Amino acid sequence: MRDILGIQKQLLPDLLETMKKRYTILHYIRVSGLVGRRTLAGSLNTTERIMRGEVDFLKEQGLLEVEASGIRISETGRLLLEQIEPLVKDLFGLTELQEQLRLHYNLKQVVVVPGDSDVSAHTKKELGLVGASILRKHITQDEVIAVTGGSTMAEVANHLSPSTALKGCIFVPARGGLGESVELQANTIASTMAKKTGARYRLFHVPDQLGEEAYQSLLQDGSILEIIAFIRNARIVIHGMGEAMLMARRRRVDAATTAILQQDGALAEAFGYYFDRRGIILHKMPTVGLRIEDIQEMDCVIGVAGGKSKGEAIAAVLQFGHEDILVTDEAAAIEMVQNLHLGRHSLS
Amino acid sequence: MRDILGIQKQLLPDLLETMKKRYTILHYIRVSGLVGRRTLAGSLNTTERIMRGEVDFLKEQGLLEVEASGIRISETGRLLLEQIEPLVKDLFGLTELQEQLRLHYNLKQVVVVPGDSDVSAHTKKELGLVGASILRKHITQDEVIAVTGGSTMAEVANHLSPSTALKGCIFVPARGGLGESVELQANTIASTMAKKTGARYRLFHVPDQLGEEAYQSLLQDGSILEIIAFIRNARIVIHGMGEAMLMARRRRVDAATTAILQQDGALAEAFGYYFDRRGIILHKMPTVGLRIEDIQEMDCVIGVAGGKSKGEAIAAVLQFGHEDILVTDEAAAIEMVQNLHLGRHSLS
DNA sequence: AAGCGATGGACGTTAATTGTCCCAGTACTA
DNA sequence: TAGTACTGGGACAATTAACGTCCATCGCTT
Repeated sequence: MRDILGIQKQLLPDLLETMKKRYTILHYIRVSGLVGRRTLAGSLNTTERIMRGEVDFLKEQGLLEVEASGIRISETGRLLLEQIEPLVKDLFGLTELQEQLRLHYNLKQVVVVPGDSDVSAHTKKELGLVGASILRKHITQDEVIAVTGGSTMAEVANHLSPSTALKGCIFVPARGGLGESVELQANTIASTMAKKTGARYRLFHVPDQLGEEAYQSLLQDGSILEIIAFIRNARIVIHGMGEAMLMARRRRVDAATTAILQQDGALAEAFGYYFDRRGIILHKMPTVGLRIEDIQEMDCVIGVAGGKSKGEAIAAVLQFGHEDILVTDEAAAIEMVQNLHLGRHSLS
Repeated sequence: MRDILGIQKQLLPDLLETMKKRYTILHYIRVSGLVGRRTLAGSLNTTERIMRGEVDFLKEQGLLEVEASGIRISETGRLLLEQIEPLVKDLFGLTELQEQLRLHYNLKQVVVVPGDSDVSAHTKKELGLVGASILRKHITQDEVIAVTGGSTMAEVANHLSPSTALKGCIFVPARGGLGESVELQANTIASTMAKKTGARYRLFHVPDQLGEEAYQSLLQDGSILEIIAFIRNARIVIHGMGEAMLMARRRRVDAATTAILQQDGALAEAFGYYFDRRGIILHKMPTVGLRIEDIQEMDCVIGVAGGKSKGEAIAAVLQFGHEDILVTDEAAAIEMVQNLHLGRHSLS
């Protein structure tokens, strides 16, 4: 039932919006009993004329009865409302989550897809699909797009498709090697994205574990300098997020650092930085690339991550406060919103 | 799955139409492989500009890849197409039936609702719903609407709702008493419709079995003459259809007539007339009201009937050739289309 | 190399949507 | 019973979106 809507949304993006609008009107009229057009328009804060169009439509469909004394719901309309109620409740649950997260973390946009990436691979795919579509929408011209690694980003890459608008873009890894397995490395993701879209890409060839001297000498290298310049020019970055300790283990962070992270309460990891619950950076992976100050100046920071287990981590990264757009799934969103409420309680 | 589509059909029929359009385009492109915009427009008979809008949209959604050499479907698009196929088939298998019937019988409009009225009462309700909505759409001003009896028409009456546009109308029974039970008599239906819509009505008080002299004297009666005049003025008639022998039995037609009907191959009954397979009238019930020549002059003859068992009967009435609009269900439509094909075979 | 068919841009025209009043009713109240 | 505060529907200008049409440029094939 839900997936039908997901499918339709691709062909009719404003389907849900229209459905919601008409449902709301119908619902309001049922509750009100007999109500006037202008009153309706006022209550649902839209204009009289638009409300008139909708009412005309709903009347035409036989869902409303409109008399000189006002508008009331018809028997058919009442029946429809009963049938559609569970569906709408389900749907608006998601939009409600979106709004709550958007407002609380002051984001430009939040998209919550139904399901739990921890449980269903399909949900993760949808995360990728939505992530790809959002990325596509925010690319305005030839520009540099910084990406990170991870399985979610790999999924985003999978769902990109060629487009002339993207032809002039350049995908670059946000930071150097972070010890991921090859297929989940930022390098791989960037090249996949470029291949899928027909764009170009640059790779970061940086050894995983880097000593200080090596680091400094690397910064003298021409090709490294060039790609760093690219990254600094990026207007868009799209990245995954993960649980701190899980990522540390996966990236074979040394025992000492891991212990410190654990001790300091590291919760989340994103583009090579580790965050605690308050969104404060505890540690950065020893590699080159995107810096914190670069992120702050980005026009468009897109975070994509889902799964109930990642809820807290995502919240921590959002707390950091430099995200613009979040793409997540229902399970993670619910987790985040619950913690958000708990937080309020503990403060009061 | 089906009910969600049913809901959407009521709440956003316009969006479903665009969904179909976009699906058709996507489908066509998948089949064609690489195809040009103008070729597309020609094949799907729309204009180049409109096709361009749609292609732009689908490209934006990442469902198409458009290059200088033409348009092809993307991986995402192919996936979507697979997912949406059953849904569309469900939705438009019916439209295909509609089109076949409409073209073969040269009708203005055919609506096929999903299901089988023989099996499900819900399907019959939907038949009524659609019938009512079509009736509503075809009423332009204050006018006379002739109706017949039967359970389907009762359902239509149930789903009518008040409307100022209908206030000035007058519902009249198409023909006098036809021996139906009270709640299914045309008289009852006409009065129900009038009450539901806030319109007026006239009744036909005619004894069931009528001798010739009685018939003649009845034609002198003032009130009878008045209502007959009304009927002759009707621009719209909405009627049910039934199986001939079933109707004869239900209406207690005398044994001799029944035998003749059976012998002559009576298949269908509508507004008191009995038809054979070729749509030729075999017999008319001895009562007053709507005549064949009246039907021929009507602007809008709406037939409503469904159920697999009625398929043949409906086909016979359509063969008669004076219907404008048909509302039926999936089971009956399939039955009719199959017979239609059989007919072709036997001719070749 | 030339020709055909492709997309994408440009722009005037047309159609639809929308904002805004007003009018003729209806229901409720004083 | 008279008045008031609503109601839907009609009308119309203004704005906006959609559409038709033409042309430039690009890519592939012959």
